[in-house]
Amino acid sequence: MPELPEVEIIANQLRPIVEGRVLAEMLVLRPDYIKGIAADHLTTQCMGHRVIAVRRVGKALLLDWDEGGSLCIRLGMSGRVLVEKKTAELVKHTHWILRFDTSDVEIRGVDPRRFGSLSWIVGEKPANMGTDALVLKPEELMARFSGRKMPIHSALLDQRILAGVGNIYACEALYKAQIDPATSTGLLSLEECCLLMEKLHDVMKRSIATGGSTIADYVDVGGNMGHFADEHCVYGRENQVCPKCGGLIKRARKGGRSIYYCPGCQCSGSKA
DNA sequence: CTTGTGCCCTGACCGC
DNA sequence: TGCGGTCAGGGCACAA
Repeated sequence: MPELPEVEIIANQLRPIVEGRVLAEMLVLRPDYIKGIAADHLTTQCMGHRVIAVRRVGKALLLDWDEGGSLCIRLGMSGRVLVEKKTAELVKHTHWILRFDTSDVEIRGVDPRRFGSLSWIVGEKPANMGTDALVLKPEELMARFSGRKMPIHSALLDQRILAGVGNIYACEALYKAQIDPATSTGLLSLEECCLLMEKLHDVMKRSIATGGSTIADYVDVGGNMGHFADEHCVYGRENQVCPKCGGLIKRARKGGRSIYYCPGCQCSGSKA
């Protein structure tokens, strides 16, 4: 599942391939994958324009065009962005293709579950998206938390509060910061917010360095898996031994999501 | 305003 | 070998 680190890797790989190039062809094989704008209108907006920047904000991948506006690529759960030879066979669930001038490869969007989307945005970031998780300062995080009762695990997943964190990095950072996932955000001290942001940065930077977390679907633009999942301490490790305290990692269900945590390390002290 | 729930969707996996 | 059930969850609409 692509979260901030995985999208960052894709953006970095895409940048040298598409930046400065003019879009010569855009194929939308599945018009309902386009959100908030008609598919043919989106195509019109992009065609013939030059990509001046490839950006990542939160979990969104943005292609900025020379005459304004951006193509917003969201990968959802199972989305992939692949760079392939134009002659390569299309894999199942390919929903869109971008072809640039003077290039022998094309960019393809593949997404079996179709939780991702293509859209058109104007401005720095999509509407309702909070500050990027690698940019947000602990003081700002604390300000957004104050007076609220939402559990910290849910808050970290709320893209309006901070953008880019999904379940994997929320669980890992809370574990590293030794914070109970059920803690009400309003009860967190500035010290805890600082520690949490520090650990969030640590795990996400480390993930970027090791190629991201491949659980089931994520691969980079060349189809390569990432290796950060090998370093997960709690995510996907229910009933395994915690390396820090020797207790067992637990999994709690909340809504449709699994929260992985170590009761010994994260629940002994403060509680909500 | 806040917080919680259910839905969209496919493929992998599990037990029979 | 197949077949039904369960699970994964980002982002959004909607309920309380």
